[in-house]
Amino acid sequence: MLARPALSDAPVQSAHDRVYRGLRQQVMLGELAPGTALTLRGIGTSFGVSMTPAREAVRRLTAEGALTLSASGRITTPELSNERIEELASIRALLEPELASRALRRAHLALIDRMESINEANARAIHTQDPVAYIRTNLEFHRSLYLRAQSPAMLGLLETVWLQLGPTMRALYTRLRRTTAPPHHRLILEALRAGDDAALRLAVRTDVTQGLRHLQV
Amino acid sequence: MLARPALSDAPVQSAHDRVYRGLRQQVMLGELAPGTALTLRGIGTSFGVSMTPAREAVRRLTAEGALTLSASGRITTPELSNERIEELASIRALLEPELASRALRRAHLALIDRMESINEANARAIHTQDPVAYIRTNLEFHRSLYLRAQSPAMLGLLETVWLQLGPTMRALYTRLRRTTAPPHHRLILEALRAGDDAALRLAVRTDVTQGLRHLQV
DNA sequence: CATTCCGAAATGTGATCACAAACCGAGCGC
DNA sequence: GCGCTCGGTTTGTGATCACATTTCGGAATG
Repeated sequence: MLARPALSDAPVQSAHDRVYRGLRQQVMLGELAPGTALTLRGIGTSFGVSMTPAREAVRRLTAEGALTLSASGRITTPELSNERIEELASIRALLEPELASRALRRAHLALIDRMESINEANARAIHTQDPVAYIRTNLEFHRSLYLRAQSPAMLGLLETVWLQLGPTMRALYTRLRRTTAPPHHRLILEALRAGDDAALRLAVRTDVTQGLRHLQV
Repeated sequence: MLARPALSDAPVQSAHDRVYRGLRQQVMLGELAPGTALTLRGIGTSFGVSMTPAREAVRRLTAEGALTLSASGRITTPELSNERIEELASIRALLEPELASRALRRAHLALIDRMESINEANARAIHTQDPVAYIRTNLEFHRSLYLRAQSPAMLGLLETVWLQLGPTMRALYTRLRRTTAPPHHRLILEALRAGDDAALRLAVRTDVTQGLRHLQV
């Protein structure tokens, strides 16, 4: 079908992996509203593959909480209850300060500069009212820091939490209608520059909980 | 046999779900040594199904970290590096005290009694040198407490950590050759009876880290 | 005796098909 | 007008097949 030169770092992408990555990104970035229905045949044709790879990708994403299967096997993006949102937020509040703290020692100036530029892109996304770009830059801001923690398992767990929150994040964003950048990003950057572990943990924690705590579906 | 209320309890067991549950239990309880090779056809025939449900179960378990796929797609149980074991242990040390603390308010006397009887079964498993029974009762001890936390997402994350540690736990057990029950289980029970949150968190944390911290592959 | 090479066996991948269950809307009865 | 039923259509599930790739043991070679 479509031959594509691999410009990314992944050398060979099996069909189910392409589907997995594509769907995962759509879910994590909030391109799909909560409760959106998907079908194996629809996914397959939209990615140019048969049902088999689509099924494997869905099974994988369901295991990660990115998708929900009804009792009869129908596929939807998750619709989270308020309790579930609270719980996922508290998991973020548990994991992210720990990851930030672990990254603190290894956070060189180049990283902080890069986070600063990501944060500017984040502010632009807010200004242009682009929810997907806002979510993407926000996650990139956090992930670029946590990558330095050298804790792949913990980061992996956190990403599944982000995945579960993806569709809801989009819904929350449109409800919130931000006009100004999240203030805690600046605090995070300042704590990083100062090398202040306690301040960093606190800034990350409040940044994580602030967005999710009191605006719920 | 004890009922095992996991995060998803479907009354109808489709073929791939039976395979998933079966393999998951084998991995989590340490019935498979690290690096054990599996094949789709082998799994299929051993569960009396074709390759298709076996593939879905493997994909699901791989997403949870219970199995590892080589670059060419071969299926093995994970062989963890020392750093990975350390990291998973620290994740347990992060999640389990939180779950215990959340369960503390709801831990009635009936629960504590049940945990005590599970702990006795755990001691018997040590006495009879039964690694699988030891791992199972140990996990049951913790899970029966954490279920009271009413935090399904957090418990789900923790179970994927247990899954990843399953094969290694077995290897560690045979290396350790315990002859006496883990002392911290008593401390956990005492803290529960006293309603002492700080003591409970500490007891759980040390129980979790003690077994994994200093005996590595 | 160790190393390399080759081919048969094994293995994962993706496509296709048959089938039962679920879903949904039109039509009917009340 | 409203609820229920019934039919066609959609959808997930599992089996089977063809095929490319990997794996691995043994033979050939030095």
